[in-house]
Amino acid sequence: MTGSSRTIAPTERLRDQVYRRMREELQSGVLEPGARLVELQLAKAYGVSRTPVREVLLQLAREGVLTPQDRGFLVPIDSQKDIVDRLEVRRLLDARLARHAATEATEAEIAALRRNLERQRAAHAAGRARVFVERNAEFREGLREACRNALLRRCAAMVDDVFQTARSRLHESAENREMTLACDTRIVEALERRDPDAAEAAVEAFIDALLAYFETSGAGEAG
Amino acid sequence: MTGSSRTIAPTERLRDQVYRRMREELQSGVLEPGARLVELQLAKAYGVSRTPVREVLLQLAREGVLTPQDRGFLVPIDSQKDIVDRLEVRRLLDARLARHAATEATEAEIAALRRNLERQRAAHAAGRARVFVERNAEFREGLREACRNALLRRCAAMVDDVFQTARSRLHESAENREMTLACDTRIVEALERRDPDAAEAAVEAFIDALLAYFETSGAGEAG
DNA sequence: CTCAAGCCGATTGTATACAGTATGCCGTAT
DNA sequence: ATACGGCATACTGTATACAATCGGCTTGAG
Repeated sequence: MTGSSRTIAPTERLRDQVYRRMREELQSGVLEPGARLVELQLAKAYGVSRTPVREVLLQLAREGVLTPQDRGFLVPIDSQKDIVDRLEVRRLLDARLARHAATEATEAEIAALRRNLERQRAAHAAGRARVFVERNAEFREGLREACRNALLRRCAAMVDDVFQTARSRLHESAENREMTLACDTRIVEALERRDPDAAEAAVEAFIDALLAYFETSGAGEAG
Repeated sequence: MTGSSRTIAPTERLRDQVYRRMREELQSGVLEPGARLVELQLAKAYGVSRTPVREVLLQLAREGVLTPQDRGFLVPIDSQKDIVDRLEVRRLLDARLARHAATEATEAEIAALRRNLERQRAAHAAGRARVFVERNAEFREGLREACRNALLRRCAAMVDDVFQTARSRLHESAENREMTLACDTRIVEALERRDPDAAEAAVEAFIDALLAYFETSGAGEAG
């Protein structure tokens, strides 16, 4: 093996590029809820063949980000119930994840989370909502990686994925960014104290706050 | 729409046929843990082209049933920790699932579960381990469908999938089939009483029994 | 004998070709 | 005017062709 990560750069697979791009477009709303997705259309739009597009569509459908239609796929229109349902699962999984992280994370991982938290804070202070969302996603990913239960990680990642669009909308508001930041701070502090109960409690309190938010402000994709 | 389910039979997609077959072969051990899977090999073996095989391999990898290797995929060798980790997630998700089912299932769904339970019992009485495993899978699927939280259903299905091989081994023993049967009976009874606490407790007790079993009998795939 | 350069085979990634199937439109007949 | 039949169209599903990459092996030189 070569000392550094890679010699030059084996050109990222088109599949992965298409995946990232579609995720971005789903998140940003370029691909609107209700939109019908057709392999050839996307392929032309992205300047690739059907093959990588097809693979990505199948994957996204599998992840629950797209809904299979008789022919092709649909960008789903999330109801408020969908969002509340997802939060219920997040509450289960993320709480357990945080508990694991509190006992299993390495010092380096916790330090990285702390650094990331500061970057989140900076993005928020600068009013860069998009950047904040990006940093927040990284933070959550870092938290997952600090958990040694592979299946739990995987499930949490899946849940995170389907929640991403809602999260994006949520964080358009400075007030909500503030709330997320406070929660993430509590989590990191709990990890630093190696206190699983506190970590779990922090997550649960956060999700409860989200539930309250989404239940009151009929914040469904349709509304 | 035509009255019955389908007019004739639009020939099941090769992709789906290959998927089922691979799942069976993974479960039965034809594809052994540690085996390296190569698109062209499988395609030739199944008499199809690389395309459907490729799609199935990607899907199985996403599901965590296969492990991506530098080039190609590996049938993972489950350690005991893997199994315990999975049971931890099952305990979280299945318990919640049962709770939902207790309040949300229709009478028809509960009746179907009851019927399925009897079929499980019959298979067990007849000593048909393979059939028992099959019926048990159907039972679990029915339980999932009785839950109205789509994401929870999806996560539970994923967890179920990766646990399938272990479940297959587990149920080779009549004693373990007995245990599963007792648990499933408790669950159905809880549903019939519309008692979410009892349903949740039944699941948790079952998983705890499984944990005890797998922890004592170093029942890892390797061992 | 050892080490390096280069070739070869294996295998994936991507593009494209081909077939089958559903769908909607149009023309015609009643 | 409406209903029926057939054709054109728009897709997906599958197969195959082609490119790129990686690893191992061979061969040649020091």
